[in-house]
Amino acid sequence: MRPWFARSDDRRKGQRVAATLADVARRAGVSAATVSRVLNDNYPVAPATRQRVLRAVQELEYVINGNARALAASTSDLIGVLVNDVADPFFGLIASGVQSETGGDKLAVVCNTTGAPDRELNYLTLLQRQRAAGVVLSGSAIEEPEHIHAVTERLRRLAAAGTRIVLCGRPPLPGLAGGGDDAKVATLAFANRDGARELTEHLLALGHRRIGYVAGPADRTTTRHRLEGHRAALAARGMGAGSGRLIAHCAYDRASGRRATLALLDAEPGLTAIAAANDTMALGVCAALRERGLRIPDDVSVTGFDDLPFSADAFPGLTTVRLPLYQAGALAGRLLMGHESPPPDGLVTIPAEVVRRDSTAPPRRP
Amino acid sequence: MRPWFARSDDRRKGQRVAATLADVARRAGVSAATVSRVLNDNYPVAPATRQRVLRAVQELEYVINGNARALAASTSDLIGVLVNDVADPFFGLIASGVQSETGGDKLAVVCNTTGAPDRELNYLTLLQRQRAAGVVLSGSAIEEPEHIHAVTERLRRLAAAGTRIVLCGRPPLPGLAGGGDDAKVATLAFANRDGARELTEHLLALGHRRIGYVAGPADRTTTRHRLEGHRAALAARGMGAGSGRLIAHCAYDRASGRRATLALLDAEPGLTAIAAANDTMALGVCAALRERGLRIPDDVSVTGFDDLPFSADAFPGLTTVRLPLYQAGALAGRLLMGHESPPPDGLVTIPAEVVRRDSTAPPRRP
DNA sequence: CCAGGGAAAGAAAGCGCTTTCTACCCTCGG
DNA sequence: CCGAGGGTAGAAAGCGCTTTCTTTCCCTGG
Repeated sequence: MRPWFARSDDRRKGQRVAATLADVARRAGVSAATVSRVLNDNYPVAPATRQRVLRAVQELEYVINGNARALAASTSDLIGVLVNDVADPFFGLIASGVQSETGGDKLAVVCNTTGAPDRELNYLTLLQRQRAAGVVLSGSAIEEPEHIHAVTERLRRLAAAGTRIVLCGRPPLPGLAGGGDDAKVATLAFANRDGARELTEHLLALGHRRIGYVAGPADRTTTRHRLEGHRAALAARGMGAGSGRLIAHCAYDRASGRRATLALLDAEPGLTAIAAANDTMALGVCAALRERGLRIPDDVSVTGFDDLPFSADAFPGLTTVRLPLYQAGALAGRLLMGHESPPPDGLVTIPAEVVRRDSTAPPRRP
Repeated sequence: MRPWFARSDDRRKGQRVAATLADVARRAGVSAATVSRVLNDNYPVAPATRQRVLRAVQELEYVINGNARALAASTSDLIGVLVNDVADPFFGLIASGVQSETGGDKLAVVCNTTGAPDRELNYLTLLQRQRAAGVVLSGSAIEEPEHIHAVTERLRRLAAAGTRIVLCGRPPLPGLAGGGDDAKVATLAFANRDGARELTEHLLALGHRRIGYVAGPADRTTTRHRLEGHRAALAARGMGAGSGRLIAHCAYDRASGRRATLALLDAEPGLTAIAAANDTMALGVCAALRERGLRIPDDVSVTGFDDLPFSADAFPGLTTVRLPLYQAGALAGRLLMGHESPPPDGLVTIPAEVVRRDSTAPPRRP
């Protein structure tokens, strides 16, 4: 079956399809070197010559071959952005932020890892193949020594080859120093612990004492940090970290949040508040509560995390923690472009801020 | 000021940083040709030799240079995905769908055009530079003959160079035929007109007669099609296309939807329903209604379009039209990869389906 | 025992650029 | 009037691969 598109073979056989530098040079009556210099504007060229070259470029509709250029100059126009899934607004916002700062010159390659370690490594290899100019790694890391080691090694090699690296919303990688003369990797850390702590403090201040927590997958750093913040707030009040029965781990999605909430409710019917580890799960929490005939916040208060755009329009408006994701992505982009420098230790903390809406209220007196 | 990352100059001066094919060949005691053959598995190589080569690859941590390869073989691992903004779930879903089908071999370059014609053209040039294997254009097109012509020309050249092209949620480009032997471009068209018509029919069936419409920017095809569907439904009932005062054009975002609604309400206080041209605007519509103390759907019914994930959790659950965006993206991906063929005319219609939730109800009897 | 043939490997010519090094011309100052 | 030197342009050597064309070698059949 003949494919519906032109095969590359078709092209190779036939006459040249795109003009080359040499074609332009010939037409302009100059050498290839001169054309290259006009195009890159990195060497003096007489105005008249320049004009002739530019005209030839126009006439031949010449478009430079990026691969040849990258090969000869050992540079690259590619920036890799590793995310769990672009369709998730959390990552979409980061990716969009990166784009906003790199879009003019560079092409952003967005890679959906689905959070899988092997896909992550695989994409890093593909990016290394293309000799990417930079890579942004987002998405919470799996806390598995083996995988962390593998990623560290891959990044070390990328960095050695000149690829700039920014970790966005990930813990710093020990061994890949941040600052000093051999600085390689910048890290943007979200204030997950602080944000979670303040959020739970808010709940405690309202008077809640039996608070359920719907956490993310147990093996992720982000999960752990947010949970630690939650526990810290409880501990500060002298409350035990909460019996394990108040905490349910599950995937970072809505359906899982719903299921986890139903389980939590069965185990602890007396809950007056449930904190979810992110906004998406929080929607599932709300759905589950409604199914059980519980009103929000009258019967049970709910909180999320991230403050994704939809959270303000959810019902009720979700009390959550705002993370400036777009701005973080933009910062990552600027760092990659060299438009900005990270502090000596390479570590930037992205602040988190509690946003109070209508999903939290004091508990009803029993 | 010395940049925080290793400069590419640093690299060029110093000793070679990455192993090359020749290094591998030397170490394995074979010729470069043989290494290439092992790596590409496109020519018989004796098992023993193969083993030696693979070992050398391991030992040297060799990673092929994608640019050199692309240059020599005139192939490419890049797929371009043009979207207005990845942070918008509408486009995020499409991009994610494309990725799902291309991710293994290809790298998806996501380009945020913000809907601006010049950025669109600029990105097409950048992709042409990289000799991209394929391009997906999404995002509603500006209906400006000049721009359409410019895009058509750019695409024609891309196609001529072997780049496969899929238009996703855009009108077909006259002149870039879809099928037959010289097929170049496949088009995935969303059933915007039908979806909008059915949605308005739903409103009419409920008994609404004074229906406001918050449309997108007037110069977009998508805007026009959805509006046409709306009007067609009205016309079928013998209702005038609605006085212009029932229709407000604005940007496809929440804030604009809110403002437009306030204006509509001022002009026509008797509205019993408002249809928004997409879900995001619909959220703005809801916000505006609430500000005015109107209840949804008791006082005014509201509809959206697209059925983005958040629509089910909005308050009240949004009646809207579902567009299988992820699936459309995936189809685009399969088309690009040659895993699937478009019909002879190159045109695939992606069906739309009304989803009834809680934001629509019969109007109160006045 | 030798011609013939197939399998496996190598040599080498590019692919389309960048960049160093060299060549040239023209203008000055002595 | 001549040599120095600044300003332009060109020649050519790669960059790291792929692929065609040869060559080599060994096995088979007559």
